[in-house]
Amino acid sequence: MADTRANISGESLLFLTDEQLRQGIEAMFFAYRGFTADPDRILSDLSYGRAHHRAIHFINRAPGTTVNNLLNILGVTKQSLNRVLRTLVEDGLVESRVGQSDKRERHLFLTEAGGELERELSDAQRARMRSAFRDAGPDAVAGFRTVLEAMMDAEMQRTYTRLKESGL
Amino acid sequence: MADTRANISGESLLFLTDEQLRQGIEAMFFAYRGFTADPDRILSDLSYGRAHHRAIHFINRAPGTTVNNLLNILGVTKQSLNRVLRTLVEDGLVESRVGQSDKRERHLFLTEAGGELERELSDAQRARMRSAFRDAGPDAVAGFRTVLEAMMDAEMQRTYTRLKESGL
DNA sequence: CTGGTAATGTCAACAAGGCTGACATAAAAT
DNA sequence: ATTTTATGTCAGCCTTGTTGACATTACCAG
Repeated sequence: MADTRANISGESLLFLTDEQLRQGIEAMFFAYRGFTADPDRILSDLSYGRAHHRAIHFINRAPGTTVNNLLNILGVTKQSLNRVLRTLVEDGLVESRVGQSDKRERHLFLTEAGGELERELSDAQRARMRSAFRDAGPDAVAGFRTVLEAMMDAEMQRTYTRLKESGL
Repeated sequence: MADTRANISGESLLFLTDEQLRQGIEAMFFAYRGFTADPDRILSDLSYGRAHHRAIHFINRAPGTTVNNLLNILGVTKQSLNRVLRTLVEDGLVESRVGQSDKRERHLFLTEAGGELERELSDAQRARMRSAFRDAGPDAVAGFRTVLEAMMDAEMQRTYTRLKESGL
């Protein structure tokens, strides 16, 4: 009853048993901890948190992005983002420039110092990802990405793809 | 310089370029949101949060687990876990039984009502995982799991494996 | 030009869920 | 008999999310 295995047809659908799904769920849980552990360590020395990391990451990723755009990517309220953004601007890690065409918009950029912190954080995170990718091999990496994309909400998938393709 | 591609030798190591690693990082970020979205929706109606979900999940997973064991799995402080556990016991979702051999220990079990909530939550989460697995196919799923395991801290990897093997 | 809408910022209050530190109790282990 | 272990609890702090209200500036349409 709890075992709604989809293996009725006798095909190789063992990977859809509840047990396999549960293992996938737990793998996500434990892996996400590893995924964030290294940047978290760096950030805790700076009285910054994961929210600052996310902002820095995506500003670096899409320099000149507007606040609204960042809001959509991060999926938080403007009040929440603004709190983080304010400290980053005050601390001289992020610069907020008034838009040329639309002067209501603010375009966000990392300063020199912001870029440095970004590098420190992403170096740490990439190192772990690189090690995992290397251990797993190219085919596993392709599968990893395929499953993750399928797990996103449709809207996030579009956002992800847009970001991905802008980076070529 | 930012591009430390490991492709020098001309092998098929394109998957280790900084760009590929960054895509993996962003995929983890967006996918984790999807991963937690469905249970989060259910929980928000009940004035419970993700922390309650995690506790319920692992108590269901390893019925009779001790508080200390759960503490190790979840990686939080006992104060943090206790706050969550107390409400779950008060609300009659979790039962805490004094250990037989060691009476200092408390063994944790889901009550009938706790089991029901667990099913509701994990049904939602499994549905998404199942859909992602089905879309991606068995090979991708194998790769997904391989990469996630490689991304865990060594200790979490042991915990994950122990849980995984106890479920057969 | 004027009224409506959009982009942003800000204040206040609240909640979840992390954390530390200190202390208490009961039971086990030495 | 003393120490250690397992658990619970109190108090306080932090980050980061939320809602709601309100202000400013700029764009846009009639």
